[in-house]
Amino acid sequence: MTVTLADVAARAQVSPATVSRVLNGNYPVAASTRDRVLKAVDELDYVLNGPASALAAATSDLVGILVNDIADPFFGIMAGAVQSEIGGPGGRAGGERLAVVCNTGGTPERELTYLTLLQRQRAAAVVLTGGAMEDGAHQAAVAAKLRRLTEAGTRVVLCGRPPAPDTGAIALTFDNRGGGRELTEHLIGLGHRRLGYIAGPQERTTTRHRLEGHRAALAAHGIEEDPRWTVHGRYDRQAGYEATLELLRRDPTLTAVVAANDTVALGACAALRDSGLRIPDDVSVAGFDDLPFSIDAVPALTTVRLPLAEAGARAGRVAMGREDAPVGGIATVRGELMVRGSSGRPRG
Amino acid sequence: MTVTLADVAARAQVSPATVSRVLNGNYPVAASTRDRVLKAVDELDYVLNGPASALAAATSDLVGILVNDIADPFFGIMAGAVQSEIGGPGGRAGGERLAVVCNTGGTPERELTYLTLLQRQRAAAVVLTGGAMEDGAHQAAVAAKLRRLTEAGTRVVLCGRPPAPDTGAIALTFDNRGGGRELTEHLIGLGHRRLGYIAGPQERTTTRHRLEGHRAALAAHGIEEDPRWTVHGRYDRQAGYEATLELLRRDPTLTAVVAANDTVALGACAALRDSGLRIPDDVSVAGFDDLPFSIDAVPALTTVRLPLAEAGARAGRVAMGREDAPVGGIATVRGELMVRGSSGRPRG
DNA sequence: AGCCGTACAGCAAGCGCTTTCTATGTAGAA
DNA sequence: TTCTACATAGAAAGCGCTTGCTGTACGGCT
Repeated sequence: MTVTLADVAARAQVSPATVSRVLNGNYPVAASTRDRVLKAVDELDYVLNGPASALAAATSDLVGILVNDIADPFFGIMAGAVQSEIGGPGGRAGGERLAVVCNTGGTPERELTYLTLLQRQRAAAVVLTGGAMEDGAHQAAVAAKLRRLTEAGTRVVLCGRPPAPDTGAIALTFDNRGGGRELTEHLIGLGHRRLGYIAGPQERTTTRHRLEGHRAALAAHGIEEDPRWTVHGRYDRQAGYEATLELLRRDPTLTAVVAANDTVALGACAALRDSGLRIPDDVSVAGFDDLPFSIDAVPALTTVRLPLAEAGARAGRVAMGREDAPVGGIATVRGELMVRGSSGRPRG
Repeated sequence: MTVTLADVAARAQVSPATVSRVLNGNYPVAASTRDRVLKAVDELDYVLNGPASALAAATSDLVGILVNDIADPFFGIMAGAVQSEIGGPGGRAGGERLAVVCNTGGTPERELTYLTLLQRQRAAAVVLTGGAMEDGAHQAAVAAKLRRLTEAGTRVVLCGRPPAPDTGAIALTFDNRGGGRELTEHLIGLGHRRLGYIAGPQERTTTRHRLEGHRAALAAHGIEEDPRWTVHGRYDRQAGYEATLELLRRDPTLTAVVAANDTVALGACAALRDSGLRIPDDVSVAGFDDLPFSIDAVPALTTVRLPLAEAGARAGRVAMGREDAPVGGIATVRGELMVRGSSGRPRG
């Protein structure tokens, strides 16, 4: 069958304990012995049995990264950054860690399932990215799970997600509210008074915070919002397309459309174009996130840049204990307004 | 400390063996006993110890998905599809599997590292996506690793990657060559004779195959290729931008630019625009993959659609043993030419 | 010469689970 | 009633590794 530690030990003429110590490098071993062991390992093509090792040592080298939608670059960029900080030779000598990303699809059940699976694997750390669902029962269940994880010694980091109080989780939160507000204020500053808003799915913190920022800006400038100006939809292109048509139907006099994110904004642009409207001459468009493709839209998208890669990298380092957690366990990551061609003065 | 099987057994007044059997559901247990056990599990918030279980049963519920760049939707879409077929209640009753995606960053070392890590975890299956590096030594090393994995009972599936002979791996290969040829033939059919080509990184099967298809098309139509017409670069926007400028510098009379993929094509479009050239009036542009954003480019990108989600889903099912492997262990997945606004007749 | 400290190496006891084999109780068959 | 068969439950032997503790040998010290 497969080669075991004992086989290597036999071949190197040492005890299994010695082989283990050579492999882990955490105990003095004479150079000559080490060489003999490594030679045997090599010759037998020995690969450590992960489960056995994890069981005996009561630790694991698994690190989980939860994302809502792996096909969305928003998450891909963060996940990649987290992983790059974790994969390499990190904390302990030769401590290769298996950084794995899990796709929840944005559903509460899958999120909980993955959390349990990671708990079952005794993961060394878990990073949760992106907004959280706001379903009360689910939130409580996740919080309980996170607490259980941190209690068991798993480091939990939230990246781009609101803090989870009393769970021991460290949060790097995006300032979605502030970004949303800044964006809408930019539009208002250009002279817009009738602004459509394409919000993300209901019951999501990201959706709510961005919308709140938008409304705060309107309120601050004495603009009364028409309830018809807000439409909810998924975070994808098609939703943006359809929502824009709906918005146009409800109020053809809108001069700007603010989208929940860049992908949605792209759909909005397409709908506007297909409706014979020019951007930004007839209608201005704004997105959120500043994903790589946003600058290639024509005209280039006005949006709020979120430092996804930086935040992900930092989350990764914190998860590995390579960087101190922010004071209070909470840090707010701000976005930066990127004014580009898709926004301009309203017509007339 | 943490709750163990024995704790549950004690509370339910049964033996650990019985608890294990209830949890695995693979042995008859009286209904009343089962209820008692389940109740105890619930009350104690017991979570199975994955490593211990994997060790004792000599199996694992881990499935690995290797991708070159997780921030690239090309891989994200495939990975998501694979995962969706794996995550759910799959093969065995209650058989929750942990589908994890590993980001190799396109480097041979990380690919090998992850493969070893997965081997160490005794993964149930491994799916490798995207093109392979063509470094000889590395290829041999990967092949050896794959063989070792399949021999150990791990199912190995290649998705969008050329077959690996004699490794026991099942391959769902993209017809990059055919797609590349069809695309260039479309351009030739429009009247183009001077075509620039922005190839991907050297030493990658995807890069090579697409380029070969392109050249085959040229050859078939008696067009002699100027070596200056080909530039290599990374699979990202910036590389496309720079390569296009380089191409224009080398030969300003080019009437079309074929890019290695859509992302690169977007960069090409930007470079063309910044150079004051219109698409497709002055220069036609073509991409590859048909990623979601490609239809939103202005003008919309002519490209070859690869059924990423379908291929990924199929790979997932094959990996789970839920679908039979193709005959011979190799299936070719074809692309479909999508003619859109970015390609037109050459000027003059 | 006698002692002690140091540097290695091995023994053996688990880690928490699965699973084979065995034991027990009960129901139906003879 | 006695025997056999079946349905459950338990005992216990590992799965392959880690690690605390126990040697053993050797060099330097007094």
